[in-house]
Amino acid sequence: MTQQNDPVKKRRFRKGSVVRMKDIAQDLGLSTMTISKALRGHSDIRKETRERVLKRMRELNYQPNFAARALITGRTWTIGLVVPDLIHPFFAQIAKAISAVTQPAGYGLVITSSEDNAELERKEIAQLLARRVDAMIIASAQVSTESFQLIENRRIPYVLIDRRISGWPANFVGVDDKAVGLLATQHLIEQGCKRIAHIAGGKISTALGRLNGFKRALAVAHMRLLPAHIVSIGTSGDDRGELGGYEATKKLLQIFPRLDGVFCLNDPVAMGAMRAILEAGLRIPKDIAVVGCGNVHYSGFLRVPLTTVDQDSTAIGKYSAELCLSLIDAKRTPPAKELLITPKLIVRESSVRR
Amino acid sequence: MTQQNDPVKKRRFRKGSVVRMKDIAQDLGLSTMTISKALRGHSDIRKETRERVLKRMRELNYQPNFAARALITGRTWTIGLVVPDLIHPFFAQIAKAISAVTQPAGYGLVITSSEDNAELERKEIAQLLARRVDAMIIASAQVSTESFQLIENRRIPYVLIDRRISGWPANFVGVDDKAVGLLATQHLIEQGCKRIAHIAGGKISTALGRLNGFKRALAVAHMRLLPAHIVSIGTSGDDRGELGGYEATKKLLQIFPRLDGVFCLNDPVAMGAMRAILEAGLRIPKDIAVVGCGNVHYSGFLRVPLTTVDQDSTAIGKYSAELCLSLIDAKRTPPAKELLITPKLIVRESSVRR
DNA sequence: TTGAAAGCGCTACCAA
DNA sequence: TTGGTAGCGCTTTCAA
Repeated sequence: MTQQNDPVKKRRFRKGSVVRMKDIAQDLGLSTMTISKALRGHSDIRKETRERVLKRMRELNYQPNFAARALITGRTWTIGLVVPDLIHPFFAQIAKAISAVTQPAGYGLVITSSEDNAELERKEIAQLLARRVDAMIIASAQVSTESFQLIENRRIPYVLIDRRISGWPANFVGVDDKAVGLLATQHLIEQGCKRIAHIAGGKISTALGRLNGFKRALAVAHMRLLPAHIVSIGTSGDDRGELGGYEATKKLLQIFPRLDGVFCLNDPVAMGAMRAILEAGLRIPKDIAVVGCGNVHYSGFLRVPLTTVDQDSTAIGKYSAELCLSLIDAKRTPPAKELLITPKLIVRESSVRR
Repeated sequence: MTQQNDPVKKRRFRKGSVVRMKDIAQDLGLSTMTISKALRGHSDIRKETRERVLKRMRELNYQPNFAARALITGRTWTIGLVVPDLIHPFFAQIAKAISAVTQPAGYGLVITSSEDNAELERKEIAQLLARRVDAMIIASAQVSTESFQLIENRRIPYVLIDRRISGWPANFVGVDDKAVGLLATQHLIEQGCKRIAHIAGGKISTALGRLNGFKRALAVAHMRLLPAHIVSIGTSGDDRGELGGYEATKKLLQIFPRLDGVFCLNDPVAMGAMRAILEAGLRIPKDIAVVGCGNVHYSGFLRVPLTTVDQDSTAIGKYSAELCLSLIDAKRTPPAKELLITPKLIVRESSVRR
C-alpha cells in the first residue's frame, strides 16, 4: 500500500537534486531491485533493460549512496592511513603511492597524522575503526600492541609499514633496517672514517634496526664501538628532524672534536647535522663525512648533496596498498605476510673522501 | 512482536563483536531511543539513566555506526581535500594544518591528489560528491568551472585554497599573488639586478598573479620588460618543480648569458634553477641572484640557502579548515568570503649582493 | 522522562 | 528475468 506514494505533490525528484534508485525506478516504470541489479551488473537482467537503466542513470547523474550501501554490505570503500608526519617527504611519498593504487580501485583514503605520538595515534586508530574503514595502513609510533589488538578484534585487515612492532606478527611492508645501517656505515668505513658517530632514534623498529646495522658494521671491521658515539634524539614534534640532528651534532662535536663520520637516522636529521658541522667551521666531507637515510627527493639539492640510503618509499606505498586490497577481498584471513625492500646506497658529495 | 527477538539462540552480542545500540538497550533493559538520546546528550534523559548508559557504552567499547547515522542525518562527518600534489611541501603543510583543525572536530579527512591534472581532478571531485562529504577544500588545477557548479548544485559547501578561478565567486583562502611577485622582484631590483628573468607557470591564478607582480615591479622601477625573459614551464607530473626550473634556466642562460637575477614560480623550481646556474659555472648570488616562492621548510638548507616569499601555508590550512567548519554549521549559505594572507619576503644567501 | 513507529537508501533473500 | 519483503543501525516524530 506504499506502492504509489507521493500522492499529492508528485515532485519528479526531491530536495537537493540527489537522485535515488527509487526515482529512476519510478521514472522507468521498473522496480528498485531491477535498478539495483542493473547498476551492479547482476547477471539476471536483460541486456536491453540494463542499458536503459544505465542510460537514465547517466542522464540523471545518479550516484549510489555510500552510507546506505555500507549499512547493508558492511563495506565503506574507505581505507585509513596513519602516518607519523605528513610533511616528512618519506611519508608524503608513501601516501602518494598508496593513493595512486587505492583511488583507481574506488577507495577513499582517510589520512591522519599521529605526529609521532603514540597516544594520539591510538585515538586516531579508534576513530578509523568507528568509521568502519575496510582496512588500514599504519606507520606506527606505538610500542604497545593494544591498538592492533583492537583492530584484529574487529577483523579489519591492516598492514604495518616502515615500522614494525617487535614480537607482533602482522602484515608488514618495509625495509631491511639492519641492512640500511650496515650499508651506510660500511660506506663510511670504506671512505676511511675512523671515528664514526651515529645519531639514532627512539625505540621504533627502524631506528633500532639501523643502530644494529651500525654496530654490526663496526664489529665486522674490527673497529671499537664507543657508546658515547651513539646519540639518541627525541621524537617530538615538527623539529624532530633538522633541529634534533643539529643539536645532537653540536653536542657530539664538543665532546669529540676529531669525529670524522656521522651516520644519521634519516635525511632531515642529516640536514641538521650538516648545519652544525658547517657552523663549527668544519668541512663536509673533508673533515666529517655524512650519510643520511631515506633519499628524500631534495637530498641532492642540499648545501652539500647528501649521501643517503634509498628506501624506495614509492614501492613501500604501492606494495602495502596492493596487499591491503588483496586482504579486503580475501575470504579468510591469510597468514601475515612480510615484504622487505632491499635498501640501496646513493653516494653523493657528503661522504666521498677518496 | 519483534520485541523479544533472538528467541532461540540468545547470543549476548553478535558477529565481530560490533556492539549496537540495541545490544546496550537490551543489556540495560531500556529502549534503543533512550540509548540514542543519552549518547547524544539529549536534555530529556534522567542524569542517572544517562550515566548508566554511558558507563555501559564505555565498557562495551560501543562506537556509533557512521553509515547508519549518515543515512538519516545526511552528514558523513567527512571532509574532502583535493590538492595538486601531496609531495609538494607547500601542500603537505596545508594538509597537515587542515587535519589539525578537522581531526579534533570529529571529521575524517579524505585526501586526494589531482597530480595537477584538471581531468583527474574532476573525477576526484565527483568521487567525493558520491561519498557525500560534508564539505570540500580544493586547491584546483581547473580552468573551467564545471566541477564547482556540480558541487554547488548539491549545496555542498567548499573552499578554494591557494588558486582561485577567475570570475567565479567562491570561498577562498590564499595569498595576494601579485604582492608576492612585487615583493620578490623589487627585492632583486634593490639588490642591483638589471636583467631579471621570471620562470612562470601556466594559467593557474597563482602563476598569473606572480607574473603580474613581476611586470608591475619592473614598470615601477622604469625597467624594460623583455618578453623573452619570461619563460613558462609545463605543469606536468613529478618533475614539474626541479626539472622544469632546471631546463628553463638552462635555456635562458644560453640566450641571455648576462642574466643577473631570476624570480622563480616556487621553491622547487628555484632549486632546479640554481642547479642549472651552478652547473653553468656561475655563482649565486654574485653572478645571478635567485628568489623562490613558498618558503618550503628545507629552503634554508639548500646548497645556497634560498631567498623566498613566505606564504604561511599553515595559516592557509588553518583558516580554510575553520571556514569550512563554519560553513557546514551555517543554516543558510553565507555569501562567499575571501581571505588573503599577506606574503613575507625571507631573505637568505641566494639573493644578497650588497 | 521514556519509548513505539516509521523510515533514511540500499541490498540479500526468496518467490513469482 | 523480475520484484516483493525484510532489514542494515540509527534518528525523527510524536504519543504515552
